[in-house]
Amino acid sequence: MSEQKKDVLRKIYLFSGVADNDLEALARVAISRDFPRDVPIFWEGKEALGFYILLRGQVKLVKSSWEGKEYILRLVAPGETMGEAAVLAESTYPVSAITLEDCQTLFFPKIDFLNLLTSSPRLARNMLATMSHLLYHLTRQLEDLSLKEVSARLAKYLQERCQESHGRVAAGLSFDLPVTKTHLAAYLGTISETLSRTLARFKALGVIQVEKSRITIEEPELLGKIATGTKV
Amino acid sequence: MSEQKKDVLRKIYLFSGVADNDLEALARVAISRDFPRDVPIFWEGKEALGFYILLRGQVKLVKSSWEGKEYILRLVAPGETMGEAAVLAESTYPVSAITLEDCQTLFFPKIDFLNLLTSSPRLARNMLATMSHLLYHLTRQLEDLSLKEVSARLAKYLQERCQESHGRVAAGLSFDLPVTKTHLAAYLGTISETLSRTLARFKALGVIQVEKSRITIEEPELLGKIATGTKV
DNA sequence: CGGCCTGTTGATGCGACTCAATTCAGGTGG
DNA sequence: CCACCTGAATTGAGTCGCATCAACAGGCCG
Repeated sequence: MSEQKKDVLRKIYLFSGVADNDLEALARVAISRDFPRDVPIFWEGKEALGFYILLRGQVKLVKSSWEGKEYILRLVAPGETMGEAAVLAESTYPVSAITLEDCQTLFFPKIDFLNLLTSSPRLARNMLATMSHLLYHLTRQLEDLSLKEVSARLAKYLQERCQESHGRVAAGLSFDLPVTKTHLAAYLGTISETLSRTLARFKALGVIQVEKSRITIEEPELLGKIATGTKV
Repeated sequence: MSEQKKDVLRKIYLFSGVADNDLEALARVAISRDFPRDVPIFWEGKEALGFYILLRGQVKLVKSSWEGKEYILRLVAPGETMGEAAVLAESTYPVSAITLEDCQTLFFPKIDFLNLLTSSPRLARNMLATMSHLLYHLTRQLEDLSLKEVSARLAKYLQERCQESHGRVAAGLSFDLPVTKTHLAAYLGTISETLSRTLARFKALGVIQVEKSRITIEEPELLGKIATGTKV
């Protein structure tokens, strides 16, 4: 059982290069927790007793306003962590984590993890690197939200998805949106109607093709110009 | 000389509780760097060779668009760090750091610091805590920018400043804005004209008094309502 | 004094959110 | 197999917040 977990942990970025005995210790303290879709794993303001690693499924990290409008800060993919910042800051979760599908996670209790952090410099280094990347990511999101309009944010997002799928952005390449358009809208800091209109405009301009949730790049150059602020 | 630096370091949050010999090592690698006002300490995209601790002065961390419009992510106060994330992520600075006054800093070269990080668990823990707080901060900013309008963001900001100055928000309390209104506008993700109008509206409503850069709270309750989204 | 920066105020236009109606796809049950 | 329901996506019309452009006042300093 614990041996199984160890093999799972080995594949997680956060634990890469961690000494074998530390990995065993991690496996011992990790608790398997599964969730059905559309339920909260934790929520904003809840005391952070530990953090989660997502093994299977998809989770959204959201900030909700009092009237139900929500902004998606991050979509969590398998292998990534949730709630790590709250554990280190010894406080409450700053966001809510809601499952989008059936999910399988590992939970690491705060106390145990902090102890391990002290004993494994490599783990601490990885943790710092992970958080640096999150900072990077959030910084970029802030930039996008504050400086750009929806069309630019969408264009940039499409570029990134294409880059992720094919390693480059070029005419003819296609890929699927990993989430519903409503969720994508929340991630881009807008609403589904506006996203729908913007996609339609891109399509009318011949920049992309849209077939259900499948996007095909038609004019990568124009897409790039829109991403950097050119009005369309 | 190095002994002097050690005393300085002892007062920095990042180094609190760090063992004496580690502190000495830190003092040995730290390099004093001073800057006049209105110059960049580092800029977006520059290779991150280390990070800075601000000892005296004030610095803005900004994201700039290609046309010169800028968004202030953070105002750095003495004792705080700049560029820490880039060092851990082994990459380039994600933002630019511009001095607002004459500044005195300590520079920690990446290599040296990473070595010390491995040898001092306490330092690693502090670093993680620092970055957690930054994540928290950025998360809140994202929430503000995506969910609220300018008046709500300003109201929330005024509450925070009052809380910071007096430990509470109540009628009659006053405080100074720590930066020019133009900078504040950039920090709130808007422009000076809009900030000016919004302040004028608050004043007309009797929520606050404005005298130069001095703010006096008049109706804390209404201010709170505006901060949570009530239209005015 | 004249230039420069910060801040204020007014008029205007555009982007995007709101509200509302409609279509469509998928899933369920009779 | 079809009727029904639900949630997602689309489209239109109307409104509002705020950025833009422009003019101007006040303080500071050479």
